[in-house]
Amino acid sequence: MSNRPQPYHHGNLRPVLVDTAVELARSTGPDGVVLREVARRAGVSHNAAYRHFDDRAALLAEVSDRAYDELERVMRERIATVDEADPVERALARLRETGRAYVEFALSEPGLFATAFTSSAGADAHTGVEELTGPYLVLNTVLDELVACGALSPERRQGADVGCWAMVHGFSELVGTGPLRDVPPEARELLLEAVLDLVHRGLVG
Amino acid sequence: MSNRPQPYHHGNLRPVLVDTAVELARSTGPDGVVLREVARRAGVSHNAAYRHFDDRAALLAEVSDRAYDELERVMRERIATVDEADPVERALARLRETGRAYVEFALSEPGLFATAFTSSAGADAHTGVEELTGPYLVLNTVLDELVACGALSPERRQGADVGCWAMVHGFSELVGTGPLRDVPPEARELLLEAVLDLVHRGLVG
DNA sequence: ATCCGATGTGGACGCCGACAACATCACGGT
DNA sequence: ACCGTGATGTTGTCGGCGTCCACATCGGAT
Repeated sequence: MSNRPQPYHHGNLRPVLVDTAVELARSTGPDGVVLREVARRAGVSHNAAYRHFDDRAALLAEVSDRAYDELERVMRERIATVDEADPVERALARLRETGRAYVEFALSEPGLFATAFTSSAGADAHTGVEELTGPYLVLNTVLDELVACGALSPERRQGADVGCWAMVHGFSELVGTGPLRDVPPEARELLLEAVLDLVHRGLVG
Repeated sequence: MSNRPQPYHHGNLRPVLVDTAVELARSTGPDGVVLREVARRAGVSHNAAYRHFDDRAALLAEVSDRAYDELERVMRERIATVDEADPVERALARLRETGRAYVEFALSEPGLFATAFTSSAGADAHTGVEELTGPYLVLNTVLDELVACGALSPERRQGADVGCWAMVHGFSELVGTGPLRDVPPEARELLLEAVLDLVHRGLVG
């Protein structure tokens, strides 16, 4: 029981703060990321975080990035599981799994999902036409595969990315925390399939 | 200049509080609905609201209902403007305007839109299969028109409501306050048309 | 060895939501 | 006519929060 009396300087505080904040966001959502609670859990006094972040919003932005990364990760992992020979069927299946992974993440990690889409301002929003990062990049890659194998005509490729994204995002919001949050799981699954079918027909139908 | 010295009892406080809170939500979103600020603007002391609402969440729920109502209103007003003779074209145009009105409301009233979808719990969520109220009811009505005139097959009617809703809702979130919030208005309009086309093809294509 | 900048602490301020005790007033039963 | 009682509004208070400030500690460059 060596009671080393907590050195004055933590030495590795910043990443610990972010990790702690991520766990807090995971369990209680963005509003649950409370500076004083993060400091408490990190075994550090309130205010310590101010040596590493301008304010609460700065920490939350970092947590948002982490959540975004995790969403991208589960999407990539999921589409990698598609085992299909025919190129067209393969690309279609990968698109479908992309959507499913997105919705499942929203439902299984509601706190992180909400935090991912809670950024204060487009500070790092690239002024260019498109900012291709994270989940949006994954989706675009899959859509390009559909074009490459001839399943999706180039003119329909225009706006298909935003269309797919909007569909799965809206479905996640409505069913996860929105007005349809009380739809039982079985019905929810059927609805998701119907929604994915709708996009399918709209793209390649 | 009769300075009537503010009678001890307001006499009509509750509706005034709700109106004030709605305006606050309109300009600053759900987090801006601060009990003490509402009381201040109503010319009443803090705590007065507690005689009419259990807590902040109760007031916010009422504001959410109001926002929901306003969304329904603009949707109804919009689809009423469709002037089209051919029944099929008319129904299709009404569906499209429904979506446009939804997105335009989200973009022009971001505070109210966010507040509408910020309900604490499904307290009044009907356990039945569907809760047909508000904007969702309007959408279902329009979709039923499509079926009635033969433009939409009954089997595709299944889940079409949630699909349309998810699409316009997701688009609103992404473009209104989400990652695509910095897309310039012209490009945004083109994207909306592409997204509406996608749904169109998915339904009747 | 010394100084200095980076990092962590303790205290304060103003804001908030919520609770409790008190003040005012309209109305109804006697 | 009177009183009292319940609804409504006020003041005071508490704990919690984000943020600013002054101070403490420590490691490394000079």
